[in-house]
Amino acid sequence: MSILSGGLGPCLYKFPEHSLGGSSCALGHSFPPLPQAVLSEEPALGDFKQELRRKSRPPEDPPDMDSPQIRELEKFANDFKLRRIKLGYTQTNVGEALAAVHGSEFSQTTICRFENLQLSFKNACKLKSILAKWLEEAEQAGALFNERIGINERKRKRRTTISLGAKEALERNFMEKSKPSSQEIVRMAEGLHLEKEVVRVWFCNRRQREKRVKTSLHHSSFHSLAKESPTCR
Amino acid sequence: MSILSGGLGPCLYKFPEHSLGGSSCALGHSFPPLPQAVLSEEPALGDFKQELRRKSRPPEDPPDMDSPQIRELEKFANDFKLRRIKLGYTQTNVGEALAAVHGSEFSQTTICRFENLQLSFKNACKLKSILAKWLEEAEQAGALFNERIGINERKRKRRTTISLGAKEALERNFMEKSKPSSQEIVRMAEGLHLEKEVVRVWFCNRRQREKRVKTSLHHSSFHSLAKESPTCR
DNA sequence: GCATTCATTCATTCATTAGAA
DNA sequence: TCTAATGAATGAATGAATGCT
Repeated sequence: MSILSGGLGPCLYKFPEHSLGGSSCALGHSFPPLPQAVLSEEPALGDFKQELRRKSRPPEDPPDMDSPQIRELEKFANDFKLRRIKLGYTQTNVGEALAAVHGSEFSQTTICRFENLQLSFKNACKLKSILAKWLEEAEQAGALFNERIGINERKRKRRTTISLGAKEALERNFMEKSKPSSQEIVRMAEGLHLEKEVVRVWFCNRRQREKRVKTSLHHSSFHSLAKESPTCR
Repeated sequence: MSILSGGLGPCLYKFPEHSLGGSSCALGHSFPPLPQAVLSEEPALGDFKQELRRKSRPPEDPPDMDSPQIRELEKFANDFKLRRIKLGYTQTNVGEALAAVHGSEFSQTTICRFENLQLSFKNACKLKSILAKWLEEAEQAGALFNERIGINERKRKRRTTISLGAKEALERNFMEKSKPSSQEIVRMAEGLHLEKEVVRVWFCNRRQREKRVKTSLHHSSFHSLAKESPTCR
């Protein structure tokens, strides 16, 4: 273990003193979190509101790729994952626990997306502030505390499985025209023996993905920031 | 089970037997140094799909079966096993030691799967780069070094043992419909006196296996699962 | 000690809902 | 009706427990 591991330092990875927090990121403010004061001010993020404000509703672009804000986000996401694991939380656990600091739960899916930064910039910022708050509290509490809440039943349409062949066809169509008209959708649906709705939704999702990919911060495969402690897991 | 043997070839994958038993020649460090190509990491895994997108090939396909890439993988896997053994590592050892180069450990299971290439192409590539790195360092270090950690207890459900009869029934159902609806699952579960969840998971795993077999780097054999009354039990 | 099966966690795809236009 | 935010369902990656040889 002497090879690489940072050894069993006294502290595996210490928490960046005040690096978290961050005011509730930018726009939105859709959720007035509990005590706003809990978080410390993050200087690095200081002027990024202004940044955003400058383009007061950029129909598409997030702040420049590779801007410090993005870097900050990436760093936080990585850090978050490590610390989450160290605390013994799964993505699901986190999502559930979030109710305490935020008011309502989130799904494993969302936590996963955040960790991998598969979100819009704006969305990521919002989640960051929520997660930062949770992380702080969780680390203070020290241990995993479970909480189970209600259920929720609804009749959801059974998920359609789109065949590989159909996917290819859709993909080809998408390449040619990412936003087909209603009629075109119907035609495709018929040709592929799929419901029209399924096709429509597929295109919606496909567009979303496209956008995400284009503006996505790369998902680097492996963290190289701090040597992860082998202790985890 | 007779999966491998099946009365077929003596060995599924051909190992240069000599090196295993014949310690004599093994001592000579006769293994070629790791080709540099092997060590180099492949491009970010995440972008793999995008790469494929433009191709006319089905988006999911691993590169052509028998492509040089696959060959390369097979070669590495074989080579890896030999060298691992020579170093005196068990699969378990390797998995544990991996923490040093990768950040977290892997299970014996995973190492086993890699050596036998029972993985998706993508997954295999990822592991390959990790293992290559480890191998290099391990061979430099020269000896086995242990590290034990590990904690983290989770309440895991007790593993269910599915009876042979039930397995056969499930298999038959699978042949007919690999993706049963929730209701059908419930029915089967009742009929077989199994938890619904167990049946659901069985199908998940079965589908995974199916896929693996189909895209497996080892197409050489197909087990006679469908065959009734295997010799066991 | 290695291989396979049941089980869990993480990632991606189809689906839904609220809000904008 | 589209986009954006999210989630359930499903697939992929992994592991613990068990089975073999």
